[in-house]
Amino acid sequence: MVYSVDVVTSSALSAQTLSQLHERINTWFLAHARDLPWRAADRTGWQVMVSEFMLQQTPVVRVLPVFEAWMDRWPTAADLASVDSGEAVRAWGRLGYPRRALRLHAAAQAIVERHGGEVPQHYDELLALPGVGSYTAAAISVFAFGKRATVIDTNIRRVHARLISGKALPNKSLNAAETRLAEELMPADLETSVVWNAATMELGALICTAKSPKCEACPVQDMCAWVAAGKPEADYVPTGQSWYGTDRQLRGAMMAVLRAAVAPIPYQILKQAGRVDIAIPEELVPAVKKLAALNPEPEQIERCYTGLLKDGLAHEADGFVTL
DNA sequence: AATACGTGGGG
DNA sequence: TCCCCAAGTAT
Repeated sequence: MVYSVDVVTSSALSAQTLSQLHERINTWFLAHARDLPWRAADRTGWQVMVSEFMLQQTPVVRVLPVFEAWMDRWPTAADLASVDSGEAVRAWGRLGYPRRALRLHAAAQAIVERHGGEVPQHYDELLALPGVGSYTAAAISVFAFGKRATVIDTNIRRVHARLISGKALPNKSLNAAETRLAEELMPADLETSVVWNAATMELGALICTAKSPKCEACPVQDMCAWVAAGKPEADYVPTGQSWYGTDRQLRGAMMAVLRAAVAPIPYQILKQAGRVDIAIPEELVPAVKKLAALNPEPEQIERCYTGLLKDGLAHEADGFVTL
């Protein structure tokens, strides 16, 4: 642990304003927080970890059912670690970004090997796990174990951008200034800081949303720099995620075929993007039709197919492919 | 720093 | 209907 000799440097906010922010947002959270399974009083580190992986870029409502099924099947890290990664990818279903399932599986194995099967509590240990970045490491240590860490996700960044910086949106990427601001806003008191992390994130998710924020319901509207400035537009236009015709779309269609399969399938089905003369197993027909409809170029098919193998999302043996 | 990486619900 | 994007990570 490195102890900085820096004293908390001059902030644009007075100590009084800061504590008022903490008080208002934390109080709002206690009254309005969603009742989510990974927030239950008896939650485990593993539950929090699984939820954080699933919530990376995926909305809560879609995570809920998959999370419940996942925990029923693999209530501990050791349970997941004991099965093949393909089982994890299949159970991941349509949450998207299936490599997260692979990384969660690898993280579970690392937890068994390095931490005796118990999800580690400290930021650095968590950060060393596959699929765990700065956000997830902080989130698990705070939400599961009540540690003091600065959680910075897209919701929190947006709340800070508006409330403190008076901007509609945070920077395109997390920078030193944003990180520094987030740390300055952190309550010194441990208990308060734990709630603050969750509360600020929840405020961003429910009230201070990206589009159509519900300012009339915001507990700190009268303290918001963005509101005070007349809610100016963002100084940049977020670049949309292209989709049609991309490798991601094709990979997704290939993965859908593999998930639908109940047994290894002839690799031609994927390598010819569904345009095959051989018989297609009944359960694969809908997914194969969607794949064929993309009508991809041979070069793209090859790139995506080998990419899935390379990523470990698909496995080929004796002319057959499986998860 | 910019880009790749899935998916489906809501406006 | 079509576009946007939701608790990020790895390279």
